[in-house]
Amino acid sequence: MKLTTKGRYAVTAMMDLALHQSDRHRVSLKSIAEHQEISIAYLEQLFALLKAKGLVRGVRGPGGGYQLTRPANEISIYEIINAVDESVDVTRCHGREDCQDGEICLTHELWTDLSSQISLFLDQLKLGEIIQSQRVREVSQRQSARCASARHTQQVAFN
Amino acid sequence: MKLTTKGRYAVTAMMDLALHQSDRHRVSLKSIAEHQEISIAYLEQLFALLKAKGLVRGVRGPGGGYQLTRPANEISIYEIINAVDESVDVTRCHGREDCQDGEICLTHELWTDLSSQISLFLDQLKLGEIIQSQRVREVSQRQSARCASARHTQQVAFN
DNA sequence: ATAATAACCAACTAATTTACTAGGTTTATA
DNA sequence: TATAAACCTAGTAAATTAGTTGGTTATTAT
Repeated sequence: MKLTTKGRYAVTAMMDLALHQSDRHRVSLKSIAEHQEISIAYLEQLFALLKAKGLVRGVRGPGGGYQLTRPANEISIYEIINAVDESVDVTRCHGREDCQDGEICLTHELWTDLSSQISLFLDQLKLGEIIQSQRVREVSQRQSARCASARHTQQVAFN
Repeated sequence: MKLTTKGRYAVTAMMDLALHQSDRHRVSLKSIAEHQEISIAYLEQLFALLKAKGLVRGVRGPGGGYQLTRPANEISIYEIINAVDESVDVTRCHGREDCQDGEICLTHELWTDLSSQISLFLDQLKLGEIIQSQRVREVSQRQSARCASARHTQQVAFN
């Protein structure tokens, strides 16, 4: 388990996706980039990883974009963070349990314990839960309004 | 909140300290380095931070070393990790709440929420609790034995 | 058909962080 | 007085982060 800004970007992008998608509507990286002020190219890297883990589905061409493969309630924060922070070998032992003179080290023992506790916690925390928060919804609406006005008149039907 | 290998090193070192200290006996960075296979110089950097946050006390000179300033039961994993991963500005907003057009961003809202939940969890998890684990104690004893034998005959009284 | 849109892909890069090294000074003990 | 240890400063190689650049492919609307 690792918890860095990279994971935060991924979770934020996934929140944006969950907030803006619908059956008909896919969400483009461009719109996420505008809302969240993350570069498209960086989002592309993150979504390649998220897609590889089966969390999102990409649709090409105009009107294309990304969609969650599962309901937001069934996607945990743990899954998202783990998809992008894939350095699973958080111990120097690289998963081996014989790192220290052929036996397990204290680091290993402690960190796997601690790690599994945090993982469990984050696994119970679902994307769907988080976007329920009233404050999150308020911020999201303001972001949409801001981007819509920046885009001026055209395509009112888009949001 | 950030969770990286640096924090793991700090927690591991603090565990080692908690396991080996006593009223009379301080623990030198040298012995932690031997047990945990972390370089002394790196430990020095970590302990400078831990000391700055008042988690440990250093005693100079022969027979010197470090001690916890509080009982292990009263030191949380959160405190340790936060002492060394001091990049508090986990959001790009640097603590400001007006990062996006003078208003709070979604990243900020989400991450502070999530962050505070993880922090709360890690704050309830105490150093004392973790070293109670039977497996941790077993590993620790083996480490002591290994280092004692490596040191050959001299100073048997030392461990 | 063709233009536009958006995913997808590869390679490079600056800045930061991590983990460590080197070479000291200072303080307390035996 | 020698030694052990904390304490301090500066440097550094490797890894990671957060991009940029410059494409290609697939799909849709005109």
